Amino acid sequence: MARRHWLFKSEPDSYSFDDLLAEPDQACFWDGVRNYQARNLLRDEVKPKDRVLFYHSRAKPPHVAGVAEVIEGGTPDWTALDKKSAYYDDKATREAPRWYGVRIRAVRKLEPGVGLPALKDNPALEGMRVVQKGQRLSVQPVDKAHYDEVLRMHKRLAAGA
DNA sequence: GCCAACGTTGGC
DNA sequence: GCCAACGTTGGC
Repeated sequence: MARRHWLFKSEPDSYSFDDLLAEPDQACFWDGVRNYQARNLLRDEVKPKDRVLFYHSRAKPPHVAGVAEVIEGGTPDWTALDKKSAYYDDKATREAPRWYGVRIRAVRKLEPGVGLPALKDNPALEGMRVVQKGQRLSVQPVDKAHYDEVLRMHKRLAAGA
C-alpha cells in the first residue's frame, strides 16, 4: 500500500517537536486523542511508514515544526484507563478500549517552521484542511501534493528565499 | 484572553 | 431523535 500523509496537531506548550526529539529513539506513542473522527483515522488508517507533518497549534504563529514517521499503527490508548491521566475516560475498558493511538518517530525538525500564514498564502495548498477556518480535527489526512509542497516551502525558507 | 466553530451531552 | 446547553479547540 502506498505511503500516506497526515498532519498531527500538538500544542507545543504540552508536547513539542523538540519533546519528541528528546525521547528515547526520538519516538513516542501519540496518545490523548479524544475525538471519534481522529480516533478512527488512528485506529484504521494511519499505518507504519506513513509520514506526518508535526504541527504546533496555538503557537505564534502556528506552524509545521517537523516531520515524523509512523512506526506502529493503531493500538489501544491505555491512558484512557488511567485515573491519574488527563486523558482518563470512565467509559473505556480493557475489553473495549475506546481510544487508540499510534507510535511515531521524528524524521527531522523543520527549522524554521512553516507558518500558517504562509500556508494560507500558498495557492498550491488550496483545500488543505489545516488552512480552513474552524478545522479542529487533530489528525488530518494530507494529500501527497500538499505534503510535498509544505516541504518545498520549508526548503525555500531554509535557503533564505 | 477572546470568542467563533465545532463536538458532545443529556433532558425531553 | 431533536436540539439547547455546555465544553473544547485553536486562530487571532
